[in-house]
Amino acid sequence: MPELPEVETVCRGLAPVMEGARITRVEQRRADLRFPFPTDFVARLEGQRIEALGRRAKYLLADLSSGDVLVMHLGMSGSFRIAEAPSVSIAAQEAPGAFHHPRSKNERHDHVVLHLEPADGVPARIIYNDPRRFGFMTLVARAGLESHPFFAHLGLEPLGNELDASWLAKAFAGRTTPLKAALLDQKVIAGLGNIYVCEALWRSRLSPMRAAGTLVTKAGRPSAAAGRLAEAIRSVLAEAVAAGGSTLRDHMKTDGSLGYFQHSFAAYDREGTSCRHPGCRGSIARIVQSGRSTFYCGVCQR
DNA sequence: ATGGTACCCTGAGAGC
DNA sequence: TGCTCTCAGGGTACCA
Repeated sequence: MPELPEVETVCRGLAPVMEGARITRVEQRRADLRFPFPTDFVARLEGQRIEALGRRAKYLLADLSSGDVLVMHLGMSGSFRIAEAPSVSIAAQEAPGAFHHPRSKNERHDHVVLHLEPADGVPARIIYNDPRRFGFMTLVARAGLESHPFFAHLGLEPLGNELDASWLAKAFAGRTTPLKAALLDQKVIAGLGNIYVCEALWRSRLSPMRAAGTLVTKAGRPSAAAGRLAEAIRSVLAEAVAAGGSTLRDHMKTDGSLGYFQHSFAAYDREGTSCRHPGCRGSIARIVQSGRSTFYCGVCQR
């Protein structure tokens, strides 16, 4: 599920419920996800007010009144959903220390539940579900967030104002790595994943195998290709955010509704279909780069 | 330094 | 129906 547009969609869905609310109780149902939870995870959350919810790259960040930041990453299969506060009887059944009985198969993967008491409005629960457990949560002091290993080396936010032809050409200068790998590198641009890299390369008619350092003219200026790529990255991400992200397999948004940008894919998961660029007679091929599928048109992407 | 590969984990879908 | 195999949106440790 989660590349930048999906995480942004989740952030926008959670913010109205989480911002300003107090965390009254936390159910942490296992000791680890991708990484172990901090040993004092629950204690540092309970009683805190959530002052703001934001996103950096593919991370969700909840600023707490204590000065901690709750850092959340969805990995491959993580999702949040918003539910009503439990009834009194269920609350009793799920009292601290009580064994949690999953009522459905998917519920086995509800790993964290935040019980929230909003300043005004009705109490709610925020439920984190993650079958593959590649996601994680941790707590980091606000003051040290930028220097934390998760964030110290993160690259540019692609929807900010800096991403343009000259920035891209400079960032990729001298690099022989394929464009596909360079765009997936979170240290350069933060937030792109496999889907949107494929889509951006298709839109800009650039081969995923092309060396990243070739986006310059002989005179050393950013090439037209660099401009197309920067624009393609911005446009595909902006359109995907507007569509509520892409929904593969099951669920997506926090209210259970689905993003619909997957219907706009031109390359990703379209192996064998004809290229949608006007006048192009090619079709979409699938290759493997860095262990992941790349979808592209070998005719018009050069 | 840079670039590939294996791996963490579970579930879905294809093919037999 | 059920088995086996492949693949999946991310990121990191380790190798050449």
